[in-house]
Amino acid sequence: MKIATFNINGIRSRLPRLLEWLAESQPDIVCLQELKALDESFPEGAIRDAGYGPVWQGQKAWNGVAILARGTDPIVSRRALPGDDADSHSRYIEAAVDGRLVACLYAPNGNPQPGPKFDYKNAWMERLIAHAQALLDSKTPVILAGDYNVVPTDGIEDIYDPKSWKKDALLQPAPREAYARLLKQGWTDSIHEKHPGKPVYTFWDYMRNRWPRDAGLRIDHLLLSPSLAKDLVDAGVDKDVRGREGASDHAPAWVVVK
DNA sequence: ATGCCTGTCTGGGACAGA
Repeated sequence: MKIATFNINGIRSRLPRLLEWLAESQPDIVCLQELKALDESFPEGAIRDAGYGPVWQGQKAWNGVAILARGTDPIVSRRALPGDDADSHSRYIEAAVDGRLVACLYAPNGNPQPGPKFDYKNAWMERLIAHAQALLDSKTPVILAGDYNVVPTDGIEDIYDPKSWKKDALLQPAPREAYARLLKQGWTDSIHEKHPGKPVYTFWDYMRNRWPRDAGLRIDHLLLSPSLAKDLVDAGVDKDVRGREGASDHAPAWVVVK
């Protein structure tokens, strides 16, 4: 069972790249972020033709998340992260697939910091932590996958060089502490688990020649609940996808469980 | 301190991303 997460940065403009990667990588479950499309603009037909049952939560111009399951339709359990009914961003969708619960998340970027966007990022992480604990308490096998917009540490496994990112929201103590606290609940960061100390970046900025220089960040994470983590087989990043014509600024990250 | 690059909503330039 291969489960992937991919911030596609616009599903309409990225559709050919997405379909190409689905055919090559053959993931069983896919979490997508940054659809940048209204619900009615989601390319359901093309996704179904590729063999996947989709569920999605769209939004005009920004955000938007989806879960795809090969050969089956995910059963949606949530379309928003609990804890703030006034939050209108489409950043969370959760569904049951073959006895597992799949949570697809797109955490706020939080720049510029300090400021209201950074406050929103931190509050969103607290809501995620609260809901993640409830998911653990349910004893269901759960995967929390998506774009966390957090570089966990300054280590080479998480960032090429923190120097020019020191003031960025993705590296600040508060979101890092929140991510660490999330892990401490009992989640396994599967990419980190399988590649300790090795660069396993998932994002390379379009600007400043960062892809050719391999100046990447690790911000897309796949967290496994204890009952899934014991079945962890492998994890990785389809890095070559980032180097293609018309690529997203993120590469797909994936995990294989028994 | 800002732009760099890209997608979206628009139909030219602003906003958001990270």
